[in-house]
Amino acid sequence: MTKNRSYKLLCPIARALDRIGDRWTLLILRDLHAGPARFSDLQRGLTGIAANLLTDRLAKLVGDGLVVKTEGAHGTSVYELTDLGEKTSDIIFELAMFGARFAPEEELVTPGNLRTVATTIGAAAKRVATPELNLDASFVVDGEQMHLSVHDGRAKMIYAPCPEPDLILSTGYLDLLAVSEGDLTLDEFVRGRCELRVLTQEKERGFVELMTNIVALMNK
Amino acid sequence: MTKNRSYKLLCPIARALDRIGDRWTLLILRDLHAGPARFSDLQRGLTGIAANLLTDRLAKLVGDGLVVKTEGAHGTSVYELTDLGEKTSDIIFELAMFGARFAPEEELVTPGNLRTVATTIGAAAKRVATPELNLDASFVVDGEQMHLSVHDGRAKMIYAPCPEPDLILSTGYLDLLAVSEGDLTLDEFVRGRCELRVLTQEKERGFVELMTNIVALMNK
DNA sequence: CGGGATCCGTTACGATACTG
DNA sequence: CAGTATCGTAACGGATCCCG
Repeated sequence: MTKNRSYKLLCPIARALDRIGDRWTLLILRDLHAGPARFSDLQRGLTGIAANLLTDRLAKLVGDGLVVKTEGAHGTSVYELTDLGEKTSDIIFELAMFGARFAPEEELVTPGNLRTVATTIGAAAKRVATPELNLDASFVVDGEQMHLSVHDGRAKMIYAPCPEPDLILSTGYLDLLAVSEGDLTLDEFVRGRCELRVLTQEKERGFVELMTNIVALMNK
Repeated sequence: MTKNRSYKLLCPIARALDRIGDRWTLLILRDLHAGPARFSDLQRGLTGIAANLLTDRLAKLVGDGLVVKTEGAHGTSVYELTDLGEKTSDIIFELAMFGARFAPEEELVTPGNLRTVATTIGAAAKRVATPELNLDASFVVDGEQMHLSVHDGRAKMIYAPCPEPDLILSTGYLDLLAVSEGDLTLDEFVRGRCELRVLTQEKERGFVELMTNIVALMNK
């Protein structure tokens, strides 16, 4: 494990960066915000990260108490955010908001999984969720399933199938990314770029309202 | 100038990190949020940064449009945030909020200037400023002056003297940092850790309210 | 003296190969 | 599947030097 190159400055920002400022670390957290993941899940999502770096970063995150490593089903190891690690949600959301200001350049690679979209939308949903709203929606993106749950004013978007969805929204990765970055209005998205199936009628109104607020927040 | 090690991922967070994710970059932005600065101002604030790294980072920030380099008074060069660069304020604020959760460790160095506190408090003030509030306050911290201005719902804290203050608050670096990190309540701070001189009577109420909201936000 | 540029030893990164 | 080991390359950090 590589040595910790700390800033050693008496400043809260430097202290934060000492924990999460290393290369790849924030992207690992990004993926973990979409739910627990195995080593290989992370390696696939972070196209190109070297195995030893992923090992290093995870060890440091575990050491700092942002991540826990647990035993999965068949002796597999699973990494998961701690409560402290969850607190990075707002940082990641602000980074996504800022990054959305820049157009993609150069040869861009589609991530190996869709955790990035789940995290971006999930973080926005956290901010606009109201206590009155209760629903579970299934997002089917290029065939992969994500689960948006909103209950008691708390929202999250997990990269896993939704057992009992109230709504099912099917769309493509690029379109969802465009909406989540504010490059596509919700209107444009709804007419033609996605398909919405409502299973629980009374949930539709709240869902549309939530999506509207998410898009509005993104374009702020 | 060192090559740009881009993530090349189709994800807004990765795009943000491609601009501001390098070591030192966010700390440079932190200092610039406290107002324009010369090369040596930055070098002093970022205790220990190598000159070539500061040169590199500034060049990249200028290239990406987050910073402009202008000619100062006597042929000196001055670095300043662009409108785009100002947009990093929320990221930096969230980092400060997160970093405040960790206690200082190891041999910690007091930064060479007080831009870090100015930025932290200024970013918080931006979020709690209301349109009705109009005031200019001088913060005198260990003898150095900062200027908190709140007008038309927009606040900022600049590391420079305040020409016509409505209030003057004198305190020490460690105490102000403690308040800004939520380690000290406003009550404790006001009774004994600072001295407030009110020059414009009708501004006092609004100022106290502002400070209360800032501290509340920090402890959220 | 401010504002860097250049040089050089050290450390981290990144790719590939390999192992339990 | 979940890493470890190795190794060339790139970035960092400290110092020194340069120029107006």
